[in-house]
Amino acid sequence: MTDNTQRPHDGQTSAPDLPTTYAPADVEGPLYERWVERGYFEADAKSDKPPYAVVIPPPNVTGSLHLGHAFEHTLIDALTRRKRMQGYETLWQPGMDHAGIATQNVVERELAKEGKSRHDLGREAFVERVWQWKAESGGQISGQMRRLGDGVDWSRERFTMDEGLSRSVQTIFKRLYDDELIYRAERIINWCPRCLTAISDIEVEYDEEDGELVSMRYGDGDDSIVVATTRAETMLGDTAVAVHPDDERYRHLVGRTVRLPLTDRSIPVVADAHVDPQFGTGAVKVTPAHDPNDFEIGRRHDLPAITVMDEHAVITAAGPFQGLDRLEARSAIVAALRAEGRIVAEKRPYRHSVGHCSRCKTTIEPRLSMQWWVKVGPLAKAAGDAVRDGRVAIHPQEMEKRYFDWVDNLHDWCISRQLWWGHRIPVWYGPNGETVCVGPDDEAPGEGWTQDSDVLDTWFSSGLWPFSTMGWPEQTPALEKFYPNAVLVTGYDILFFWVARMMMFGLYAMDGTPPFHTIALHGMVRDQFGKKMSKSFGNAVNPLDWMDTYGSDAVRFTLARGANPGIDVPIGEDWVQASRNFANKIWNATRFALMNGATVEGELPPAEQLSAVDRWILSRLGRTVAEVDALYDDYQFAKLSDALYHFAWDEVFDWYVELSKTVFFAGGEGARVSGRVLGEVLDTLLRLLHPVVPFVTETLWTTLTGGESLVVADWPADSGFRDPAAEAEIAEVQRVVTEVRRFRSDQGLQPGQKVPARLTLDGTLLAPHEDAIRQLLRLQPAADGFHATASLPVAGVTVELDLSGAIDVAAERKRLAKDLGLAEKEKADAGRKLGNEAFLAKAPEKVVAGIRARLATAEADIERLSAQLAALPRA
RNA sequence: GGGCGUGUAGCUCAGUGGUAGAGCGCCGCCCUUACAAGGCGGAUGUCGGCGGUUCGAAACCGUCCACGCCCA
Repeated sequence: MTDNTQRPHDGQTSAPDLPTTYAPADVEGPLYERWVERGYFEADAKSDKPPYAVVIPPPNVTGSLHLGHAFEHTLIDALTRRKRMQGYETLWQPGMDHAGIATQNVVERELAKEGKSRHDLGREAFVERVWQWKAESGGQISGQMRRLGDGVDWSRERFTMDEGLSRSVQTIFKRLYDDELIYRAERIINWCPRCLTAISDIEVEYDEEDGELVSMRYGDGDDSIVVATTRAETMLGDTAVAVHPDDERYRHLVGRTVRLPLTDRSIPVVADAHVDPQFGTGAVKVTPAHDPNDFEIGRRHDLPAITVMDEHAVITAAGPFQGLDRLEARSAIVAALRAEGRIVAEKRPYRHSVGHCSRCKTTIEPRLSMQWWVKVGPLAKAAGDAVRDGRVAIHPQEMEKRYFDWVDNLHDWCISRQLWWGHRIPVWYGPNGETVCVGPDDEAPGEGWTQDSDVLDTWFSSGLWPFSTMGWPEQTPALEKFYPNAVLVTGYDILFFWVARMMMFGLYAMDGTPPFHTIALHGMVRDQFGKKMSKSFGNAVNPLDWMDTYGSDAVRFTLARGANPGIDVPIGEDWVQASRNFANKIWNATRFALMNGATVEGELPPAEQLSAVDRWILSRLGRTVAEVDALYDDYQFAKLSDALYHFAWDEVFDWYVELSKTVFFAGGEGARVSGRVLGEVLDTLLRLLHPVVPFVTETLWTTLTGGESLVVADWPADSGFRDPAAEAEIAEVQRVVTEVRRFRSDQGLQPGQKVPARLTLDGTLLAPHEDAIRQLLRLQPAADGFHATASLPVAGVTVELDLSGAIDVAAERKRLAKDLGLAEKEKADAGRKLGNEAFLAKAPEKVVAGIRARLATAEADIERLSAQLAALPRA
């Protein structure tokens, strides 16, 4: 691809084999294939290199890639790609969890279309069917991760239901059981009447809902008492009324019984200190089988627990309400009580918090039930201590508080699920009431024994992920090499889900060694207005659509650039487009470089052979490498992305390339040297950018350097080269150029219009840059007949321009007046400070000197601007 | 109800005591031979309110207001 309009010049070596715009769709797929084929992402447990291991927070086998994944994966990929380039043996472990409830739901819905239920198939056939579904439709996310460019070791891909991981699950279950950290007990659990299983506390989402608060009278005459409830239907299971022991209003009733309406039962009035006398009437109905607080009251007072609903939340209590759904029963019971004149007050709507199943949004029904539990006390204590004593760092540190609040107040964890898809609880019951927990190498008991029918919570296996994927409980080379992992990157919303579980299990299983050294928490992806993305709100975005349109790099860069630690990330299509533009800018800058002899061949010439422009950009490059390194080590993705964006665009492309054009176009030794410098700068810049935008950088870098791949290239080291003098010199050049550009713009000159000018730069820092300054400003030499119609004193020099005619005096006066105003304000501000004795006495010398310099500059500006104004012809 | 957090340009966000910043958007000029997915120039803020500490506060303290999140 050549550009025929390109004017040949001495410095040009060859036209690059690159089109004028970057087309991500053409390169991304093949590049990724090549990386995988060459095995770049495979981790060698026998390597001598230091390890750097990261587990993917396992996505759900039913899921597909959403922006949250894209965000998280971009960060992990950036971290691991940099570490790989730094020479670490890098393992990014991929895989998925089996998502018990979600997957079972998916397959049950499929069956329903065929008019069948799982019970029609039976347990074994159903599980077989789920495996079949997984083989055909599960794990879409794996393919989508390839699109994103994730550098994971596919040869190690794992699934929580795999044989090896199942062995890990059974092993740890047995250990915990033998250590009496797993037990079976009948308690109130969160029951989903739609999924027909228990779920854990954190799988319940609480939302404000409009309900009703009904006050109803129990008992008759003097022995009556009014209770308020949002759940009238549970009254069929009431076994007491509770009041506060100090409540004078009800003291006479404590120890007596009241008749429970609609039933033939009488129930006691008990005194319990947990009752809030301020709430409602100060008397509460007690339903131990259908409310967790009531269950506790029931235990304290030895009350019976009467279950009045079945697993579908349908009333089972004999009588007129039997067979009604809980909501139907609620209105029917209120109506019946009203007919008896027992309704004292009704508040409707009554706004209150209601728990829902996080999977299907069905209202949770607290239910008394026999379940398996993990006694979390000692495990959670260890998990908290590991962070408290610094063995595990949480980043950003402010999030530690959330973590402690949670692990230090953890309730026992309900781990049994009434599902078929999952790890079956390895406990068998004998014909004579015996119970045996079977380890992975034990024989299952024979005739007459039955296995517990429940399966384990999916997170019971996800919690093992950081080491089960490495082969635990076997002492494998992988475990030896890569455990503990370096970092877990995940959202702060997940901290309580399996992060804490990974910590508990890791510390327990691996003799006190935590599963990772650092927990790096990121925020949630939001839309461009900072609103939560949701399908129902209609603002959810499919990242694959954006990747199709703008390229994966654009999506990745946008996400990385928004990634402030622990802070939510807004993303909008405009921003993705801007990132695509950035990728294209890098593309074209490299294209220019290739057309002008940029090279990485040979040694970089020593500083004394370099121009100030070359020394300036190399100095800035060194600073940028150091800055980016420090930011990476601090998980500051937004800041490092921004630093690279600005260095690349504002410094390399807008100034270095532009200032060097006269050198390149002149050819010769100067062009050769600058070509080598530009090659060096781009080589380093592309390496620095690669972890965040792997595709475009790989394409350009291999073209520029002829190297094999950036994936396995060395991460740049800070050269240590700094040249403050060159930096100051180029800053002066930038001042002059910017000032004259502004003048030109104010005067309405077209950007391309050539203007004769006289530059008086002798003896100043600017003298060596005259050619470049003239090139950037389109200034022609002052020929015979030159007549300066405008004279601009700037940066200690004077630029005289011949605009061949009257200048726009009004525009110029306006600008000068504005600048004069600013300078006068500056002088006043600085003067005020310097006139303040307290300031002079107490402020650091450095600050005072700074203010003095500002005052001097302001005064010089005022003098110059006043003179210019005075010299202007009268309008 | 308890806890945590946030309020900075039109939008989304940086900025932890010393001249208020970025991206996007906006206005003007320009297809200047790498790039119009571009170039150049420009406008825009009582840093939520009030009070305090300090020579100096967007930042630290108090208080009020608004919003968000987590837990109960």
